[in-house]
Amino acid sequence: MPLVLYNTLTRKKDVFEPLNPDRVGMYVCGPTVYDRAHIGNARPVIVFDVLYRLLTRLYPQVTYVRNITDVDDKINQRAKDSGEPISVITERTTKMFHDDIAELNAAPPTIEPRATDHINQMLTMIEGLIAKGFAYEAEGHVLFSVPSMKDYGALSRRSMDEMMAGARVEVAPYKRNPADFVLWKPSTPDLPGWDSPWGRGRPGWHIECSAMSGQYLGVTFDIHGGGQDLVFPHHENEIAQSVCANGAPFARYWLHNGYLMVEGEKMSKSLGNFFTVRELLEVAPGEAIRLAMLSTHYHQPFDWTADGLKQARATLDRLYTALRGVVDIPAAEVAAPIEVMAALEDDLNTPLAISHLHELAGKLNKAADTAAKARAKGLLLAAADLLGVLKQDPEAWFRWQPAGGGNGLSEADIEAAITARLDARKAKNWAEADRIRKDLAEQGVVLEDGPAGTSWKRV
RNA sequence: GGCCGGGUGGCAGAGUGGUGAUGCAGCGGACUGCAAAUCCGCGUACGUCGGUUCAAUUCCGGCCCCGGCCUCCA
Repeated sequence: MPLVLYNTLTRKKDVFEPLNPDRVGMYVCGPTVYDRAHIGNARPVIVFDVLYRLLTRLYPQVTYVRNITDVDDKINQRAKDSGEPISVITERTTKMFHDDIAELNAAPPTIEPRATDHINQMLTMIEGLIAKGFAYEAEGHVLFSVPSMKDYGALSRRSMDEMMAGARVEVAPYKRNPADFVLWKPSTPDLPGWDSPWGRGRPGWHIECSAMSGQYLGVTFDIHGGGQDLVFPHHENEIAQSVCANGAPFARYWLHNGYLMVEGEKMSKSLGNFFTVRELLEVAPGEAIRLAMLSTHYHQPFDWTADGLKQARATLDRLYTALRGVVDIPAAEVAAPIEVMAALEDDLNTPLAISHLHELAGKLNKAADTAAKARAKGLLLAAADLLGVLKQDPEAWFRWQPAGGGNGLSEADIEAAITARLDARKAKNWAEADRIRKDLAEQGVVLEDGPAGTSWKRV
């Protein structure tokens, strides 16, 4: 089955044909490091991690570039507010970002370039744009001249007229055209800045992605991803800069994940209804957060709810329960099941892939002999690996507790209670056995009697 | 106002021109000392009004509702 991807550029599902099948390139807009990652940041990280996993199974080499934006006015503001040096803020936030998404089983990208390490490339690009007549200097700024580009607006399907009509912000006086956007702007001494032909300044928002994608993937590359909120203006402007500077096409397939809502409402800081990834990791395992995210197709709006997280956890409980029964049986070395590959190759249909996970777990539960169990286990794990879940030992999964303790029952306490209950059961003292079980249940520990003895899990 | 995405059973959420999504919840059965887990079985659906068609939840159009974006910037 060929890989098809919904391409924002064409507004339909396109068969994916890489420029060079030996080396597929993907660029995804990464975080601006001024604050903890929230669930809105986590969605593209998880979605494109799944795409990356899929691509690595389809092509021999995949170069996945995800940038770190470490120069930005939000960072400057944060530094001004807290009095901390910018580098301290960006370093710390970058580390927290890495720590957070690692718990979501997101693989590191092949290359993670930082904007401040690529100022020279940006300057070169801006100089080229000026030389070709696509950009101009004005009052220490360098602006991209939108009317100079014929196809501007192709990605977001906006016409110049529309944008003029929609303009509701006071236009800076140095702009020749209200739609022109900043490539470079002057910095005051208290702000980060670099020497440039136009004086000391700093880059505009969009130029870094053009510069870094070009350096690591080439001027024309396969896939560019990000959140739907970036289609305009960010990605539109990236295209304008890159196409005009390079005289070549830019990204060929544009993928955008849908918006994020919380309990049915738009997620926003003013409503206060957003969660950081770290906050969620305090109350649920990373895999549950990840699976919850993947339970809605990436292109759809995603509604984050407490119930959704609970359901994702229940799903993983079911899958890990199946695996728990076969811990002693090595998984067969098998390729991911065809139906799971097919689901993901159809524009990353993760909800359908998850439904197949359930079917695979059912088959594992029903497998009669060791060979069948080994094969079913292998298939389930191979399928789950594509989605980046079921990566841990089942016992570890069932013993997960919130950071900072939880119910206070140690594993030794639990084992002791189980032993005591076993004695009661041997003596057919059902009242005592049930009392112990009930007591544990009230403290969040559920017992399950099976042929191989009693197992337990925290809920 | 312009542009875009969406409205599926109690809930979440795929998909399809004519049979089954899947999971959770619910109901019945097997298993169990009783449970839990597991297995077997059951039920409920496609916003609305028209059109196309032998046949529409699926295609087309109107309407209603929901969500988002609309410039370098708070």
